[in-house]
Amino acid sequence: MKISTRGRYALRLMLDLAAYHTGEPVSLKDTARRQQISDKYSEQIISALNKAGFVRSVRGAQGGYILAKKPEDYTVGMILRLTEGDLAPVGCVAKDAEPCARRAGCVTARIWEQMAQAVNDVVDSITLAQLVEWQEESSHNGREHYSI
Amino acid sequence: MKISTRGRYALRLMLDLAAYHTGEPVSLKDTARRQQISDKYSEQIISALNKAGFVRSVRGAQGGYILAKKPEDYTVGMILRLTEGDLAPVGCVAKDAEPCARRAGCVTARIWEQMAQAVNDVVDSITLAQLVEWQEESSHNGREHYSI
DNA sequence: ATAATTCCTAGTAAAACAATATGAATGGAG
DNA sequence: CTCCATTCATATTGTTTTACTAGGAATTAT
Repeated sequence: MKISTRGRYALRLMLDLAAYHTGEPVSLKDTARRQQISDKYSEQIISALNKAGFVRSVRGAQGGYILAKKPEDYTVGMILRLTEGDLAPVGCVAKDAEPCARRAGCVTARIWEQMAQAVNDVVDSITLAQLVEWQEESSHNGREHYSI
Repeated sequence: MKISTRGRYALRLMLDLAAYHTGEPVSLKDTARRQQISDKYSEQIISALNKAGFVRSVRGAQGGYILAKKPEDYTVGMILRLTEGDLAPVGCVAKDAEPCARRAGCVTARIWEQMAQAVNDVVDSITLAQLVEWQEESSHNGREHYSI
């Protein structure tokens, strides 16, 4: 029941891009260093975000990445589902699941459905803009502004 | 973000013991066959449930396992946390987590806390008795009474 | 031209997962 | 007292996933 580094890092990369959202591309090297994620691993992750159209890339020197949309247009759920896959706790209640023969009489499936619903409700209720706001609040309180 | 077979099987084994809760021990072989789980794997899992005192074992011929308490005394959460560990989506917000240096300014931790809360709320609100009831309802509707 | 950057594919060590395998210990039935 | 169904304990195995690292090609501002 854990979220892997892939999903957590994707969220932090996106959060960093949101926090440094000036209109100019931000180099992945900078983002990765700020978030303390390895350059190469970051590349892999941002590549998925890029292919999904979540970020726009600018190649060549002085290039980097920019959020394709405004921070408030990204929910945590969008980012986690992209990088982690469906957040349902078992495959058979995932959105793209092939129908299971025993599904009709399966009582445990009800649990998994409720869990999936609860998780999705949480992650879909939080946007990048919200996270940036929280971060600014906590940095005004004199703490550093880093994430897990 | 998946629950492993270990946790799912543990739940089904407990559910089976709850459904066949007569006072007599039920042999694991029977339970495992009904739940379509391998004998040997079932042994490993029930061993953990036994050590935790969730079931009582009766050794020797005609032996088996019995729920230590009534079905309504077990929540799904108790069973899943025992077999899967803390259900928090990241280690640092788990109950037994060692404190993280960056925790104070970490905004993503808020997400993980909310997720953990949401998941625990769901699994702690459902008991084995409830599952048995659901199972009986659905079997009365002419379907088979199996779980995932 | 150079250097900084993104892009692409492959490889790899370690851990987790999902079991199997083997056999000892126990205790009821005959 | 013997047989055998059962629990108990530990070790082993094959597969998949995770979390990276490596190497280099393509692109572009300076």
